[in-house]
Amino acid sequence: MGDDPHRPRRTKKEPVSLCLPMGLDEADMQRLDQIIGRRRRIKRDQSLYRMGDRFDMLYAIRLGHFKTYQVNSNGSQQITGFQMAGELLGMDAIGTSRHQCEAVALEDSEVCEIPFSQLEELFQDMPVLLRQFHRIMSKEISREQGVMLTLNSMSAQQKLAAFLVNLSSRYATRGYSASRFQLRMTREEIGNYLGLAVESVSRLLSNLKKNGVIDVSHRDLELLDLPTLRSIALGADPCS
Amino acid sequence: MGDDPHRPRRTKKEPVSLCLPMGLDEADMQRLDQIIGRRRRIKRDQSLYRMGDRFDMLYAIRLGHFKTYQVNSNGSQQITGFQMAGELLGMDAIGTSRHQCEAVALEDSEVCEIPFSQLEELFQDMPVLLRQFHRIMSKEISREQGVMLTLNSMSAQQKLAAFLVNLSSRYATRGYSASRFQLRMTREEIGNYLGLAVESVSRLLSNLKKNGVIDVSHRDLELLDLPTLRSIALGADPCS
DNA sequence: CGTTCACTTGAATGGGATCAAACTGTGTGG
DNA sequence: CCACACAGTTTGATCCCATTCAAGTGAACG
Repeated sequence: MGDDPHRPRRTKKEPVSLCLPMGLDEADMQRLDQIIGRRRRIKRDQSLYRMGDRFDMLYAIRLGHFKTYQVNSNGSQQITGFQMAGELLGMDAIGTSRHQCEAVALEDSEVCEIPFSQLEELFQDMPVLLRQFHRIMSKEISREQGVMLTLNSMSAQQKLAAFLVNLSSRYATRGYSASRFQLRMTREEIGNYLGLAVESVSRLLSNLKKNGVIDVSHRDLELLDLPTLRSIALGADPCS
Repeated sequence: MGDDPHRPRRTKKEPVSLCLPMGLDEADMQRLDQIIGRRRRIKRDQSLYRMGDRFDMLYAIRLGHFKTYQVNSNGSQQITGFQMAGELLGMDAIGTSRHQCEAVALEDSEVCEIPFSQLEELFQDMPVLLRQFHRIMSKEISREQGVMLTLNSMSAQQKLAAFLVNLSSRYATRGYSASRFQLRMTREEIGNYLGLAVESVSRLLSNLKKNGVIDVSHRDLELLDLPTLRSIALGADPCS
């Protein structure tokens, strides 16, 4: 699969998270930068926060990947999402002041702490920042609705295709290759997230590979035919 | 099933939607009231907004019930949620300035229009209102994550039980009976939402009734054994 | 070099979908 | 008033996809 496809294409300097400061002028940008707290390194399998932890920080992922999951009353855990560099972590906790899920690093990662109370103070002076923040939260809502809800009524193949397409487009918007990346999570984690058995995930990946839609070897993934993958996600062409 | 269980127990006057003005003082309350636009009546099966419509209003449901759904590229529609009086509608659109889904009244209903730009102006002066708004959006995120994502890996029986428990608790927080209410949606709509066939929904309801967990006749529903229903939702006791 | 963890592949089972048919309440028009 | 149409619902029989159980492969690491 060749050299690392994970180097961003973008060269522009980014003082903070990809999305939050969009549309801010220099002065505002600096004010935002000032409240961005210390960087924190999270080693693989360490948790950034746990369920029930008091909420006072949002986290901008600088480097690496995370998963978030809830633990049901019966003890089983349900992965609620995978987050990548450039995304914001912790918004689910704003409602209750307590974290609703646990965030664990899938690899050695790095985040910036954003004290939420200070962010709220900035909102009072910087409508543009507030608007951008609302935009992000709103997108989070439709992401769940759009991607996740429809999973419910999808076949296993559709689910997996939709998952890959979703990853692809998120990498793309962050300046990485849309067609070539590493899966940072295990097959089991994918299965847990999508509501599939590990074996099904494995079988489906093999099948897509056999049909020339993707190439996959361990965690290395290449989307050979994104249009077809998209159409599979939409329910067409079971691809034999 | 006797007389209407849908009269709220609460007697306190509520100038606007249940949740938004929580914690505001009288003066702020009045300012909020002033931007609440005209009431709009939506007859059954009419849509409040359609996919792609420009977003400039949030809607507080005063009366009635709605469903929201997306139309997939393949033409099929996927119900993304059911909303009841006291809930806020339209937040998914903030991110893109376009509505991501269509909202249709399940019965003759009434909403208040809340011009979002004016709400944003209020945010600048009223941190408490802003905080409350963030709380609602955040809850919306965890609702999706919590309820919907876990649906994915649930059995049909669990899904339906979880759905009923969810409705129950939402009615409860809004002052209605937690154990007795009408289903405002068809079996087909429930099935669409949960990713089940109509026949399955019907069968499962019959089964729960046979086992004395619920009583159901047409749209009239009574939850006879809420604890058991909860435990079914969590994956215990398949109830024969 | 052997243990371990993640993954793959095969065969059998079962839950929910699908197909088919009957039933119910509601509204409509004669 | 009844006859009819119709949409929503229920119930039964069959089928199929995804899970489960089981076994095996392969890379990573001490």
